[in-house]
Parts: sequence; structure tokens; C-alpha cells
Amino acid sequence: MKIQTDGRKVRGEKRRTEIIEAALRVIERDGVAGVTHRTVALEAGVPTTSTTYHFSSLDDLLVATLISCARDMATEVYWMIDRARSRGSRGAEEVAGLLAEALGPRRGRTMAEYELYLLAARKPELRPAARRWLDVLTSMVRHDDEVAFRVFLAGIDGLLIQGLIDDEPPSAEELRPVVDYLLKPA
Amino acid sequence: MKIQTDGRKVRGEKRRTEIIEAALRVIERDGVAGVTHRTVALEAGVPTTSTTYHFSSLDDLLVATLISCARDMATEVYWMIDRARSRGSRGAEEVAGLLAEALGPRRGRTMAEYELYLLAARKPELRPAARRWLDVLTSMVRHDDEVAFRVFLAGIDGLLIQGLIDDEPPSAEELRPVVDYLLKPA
DNA sequence: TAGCAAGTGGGACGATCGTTCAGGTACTTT
DNA sequence: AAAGTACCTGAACGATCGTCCCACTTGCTA
Repeated sequence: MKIQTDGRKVRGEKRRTEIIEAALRVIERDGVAGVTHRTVALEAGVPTTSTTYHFSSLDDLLVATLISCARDMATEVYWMIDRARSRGSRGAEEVAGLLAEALGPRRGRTMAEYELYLLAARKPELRPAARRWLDVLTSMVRHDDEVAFRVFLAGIDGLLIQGLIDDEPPSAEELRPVVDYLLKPA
Repeated sequence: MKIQTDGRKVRGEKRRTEIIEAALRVIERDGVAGVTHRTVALEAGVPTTSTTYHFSSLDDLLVATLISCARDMATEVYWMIDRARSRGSRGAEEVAGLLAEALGPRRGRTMAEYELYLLAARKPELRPAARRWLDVLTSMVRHDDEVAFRVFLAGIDGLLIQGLIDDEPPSAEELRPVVDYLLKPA
């Protein structure tokens, strides 16, 4: 029993992921509202019919893209924790740095993440994906104080979404004291 | 010099606000994506050309609607604080109740508020409106500890947006300990 | 009362949308 | 080699979109 050696399927799967990546770029640039079969196809450099062939509907494409985006983010959080842990750090510096990065160079990606949140609020099928990075944090970080941990998770989301409507993205230095406060032992 | 006694302008202004209210209902029901001249006009019970007459573009209508929504929310926050203050309360119970209400009966409105956030992330002109209720809180609530106050603001936003992707909206009782933690003196 | 200003609304235009279809190509299996 | 499968793509259809035009009613003003 061979696993994925059909050249056609391999190429098809590759194009499928290319389309998803193109769709993510469109979302980062213009938001979910900018996603159409034609804009995504143009961004991916494929004919319009290709996106309809690989995704049974535009909604399918959108859902697949946001789920992929959520998986990427969860993976990044995983490695961030792993990195901080290997340094024996409490993580405050890493968290502040990650937040500053999310609101600066990776601003588009962060907006895409919250577009996912909002879509998940209306489509229950998307909620597991939206909660993914929260689950990673919850399962990896030791938290004796349940309430303090919930405050930490809420604080991260609040800092991010409020940072998105700041005129200037906050620096890691500005975020640092707030993150310290969120992480301080009770 | 008479102020707004022209019957035509009065009725026009009335219809304008009716259109905004209808647009808000559409956003609560279907999100910003569901806003078109036709859907809003149908919801308001007016001809399609009426929405184009009173708003120079669909984007204008959207912006006006979200700004109106933000003003309403800021007003509610104002009175919530006023109410809590007159009772001599520290506000934890009021805040927890308001959050539970925002995630329960007023869920659609809360989603609309975060659609405004996300739109404001892309359109700087909307940012003052998006920050409005934060400004009300900042100006009304005494905060000796600047960092603790920022954590409080971020925590509120985080609890709300995370509550939107919960399968069951959290109750005031569940939120209470977290709010207590957010409000506890350093 | 004539003339102007403000709002109303039916109808339509061009653009763009999601989606379908049919013919064609590349690869695998029998 | 023949048949079957999976993918590719140009062209098109019907629906819906934002917006405009123009004839109209209504209320104000000189």
C-alpha cells in the first residue's frame, strides 16, 4: 500500500497549499472581506477555476485557510515556550518580545488571527481552531493559580487586540512591565 | 436663527438614524460582511436608493454605524461606572455582570464592537471610535497603579473576545473571580 | 404664489461575484 | 496499449453588488 506516490495527487496537494498560502496573504493585506476566488487565484498565480476545483466553496477555502493559520500560530507558541523553558526563563521577556513582533512586523498575521476569532464567534466549527494556541499554552504552562492563569490568557489577547488599534505599535520595552505584572506570582 | 425646524431635514435626519439602526441590526445578525445597501434598506423598510442618498457610499454607512455603536457602548460604560460609584462598590460585581450580559443577551452587539476593532485596525479614522469606551474608563476610574490599570483594560477585552468563542457564554459567577483578581489592589 | 431646496423612490447600468461545464492533459492501473 | 482517474483551464451563466439617473412630492422662502 503506497502512500502518496501518485504524481497527480502530489502536485494537486501542493497547489492546494499554495492556494491556502495565497489566501492567507490576501487576508493579511485586505482582510477576510478581500477574499474572492479571483483575488486568491491571482495572488497564487493560478486560474480561477483552480481554486474552485480544490475547494468545494469559497467558504471552504476560507475555513481551511484560517485553520492553517491557527495551526501555524499554535506551533510558534509551542516553540516559544520550549525556547523560554530551555533558558530557564520565566518567559516574561519572550512573551513581551512575541507580542511586540505580533504587533509590528507580523501585524497582518495578527489581524488575520482575530478575523478568525470573529468568524469563529459566528461559526462554531471554527472554534477549536481559534482556541488552539490557547490550548497549547494551557497544556504546556504550569499554573497552580487557576484564576491568575485565566487573567494571563485574557491579558495577552487584550494587549494584542488593543495593540492593533494603537497608532504606533507598542515596543517590547513598553509591554514588558504589563507582561511582568501578568506573570507575577500571586 | 432657527435650529432644525425644517420638516424635511428633520424627517431626513430621522430616516438617517433609522438606517443606521437597521445597519447595526444587520451587523449583529450577519456581521459586517452582510451589510449591503439592499439588506440594510430591506431591514429599515426603505427603498434602496434611500441608503445611497443619505450616505455617500456604503463605506460611509458602515463607518457611521460603527461610530454610533461605539458611542452607545461608551455611554453604557459611563452609566455603569456611575451606578457602581453611587453604591460605593468597588465595581467587581458590576463589571462581571456587564461582561456576562455582553456575552449573553447582547452577544450580537459585542461581536459588532469587535468587528469595529478589526476594521479600526485597518482604517485609522475608526480608531478614536474604537478606543472610546477605553477612554471613558480611563478618565473616570481612579488608577494609582498605571500598570495594574492597563492589565485591567486588557483583561476586560481578553475576557470578552475569548468569551465570544466559548461554546457556552460564561456566567457572571464564573467571571467574578477573574474580575476580582483584575481589580484587586497590588 | 412662484421658485428653490430637501427628500423620495422606481428603474437601470456596468462590474464583479460564486459557480458550473466541457474539453484537454498527465499519470496510473489493468 | 487501453481504460480509468485526477487534475487543469478557458469560457460562460445567472445572481448580486454599488451606484447613478430622473421624475416626483413635500416643505420652506422670498
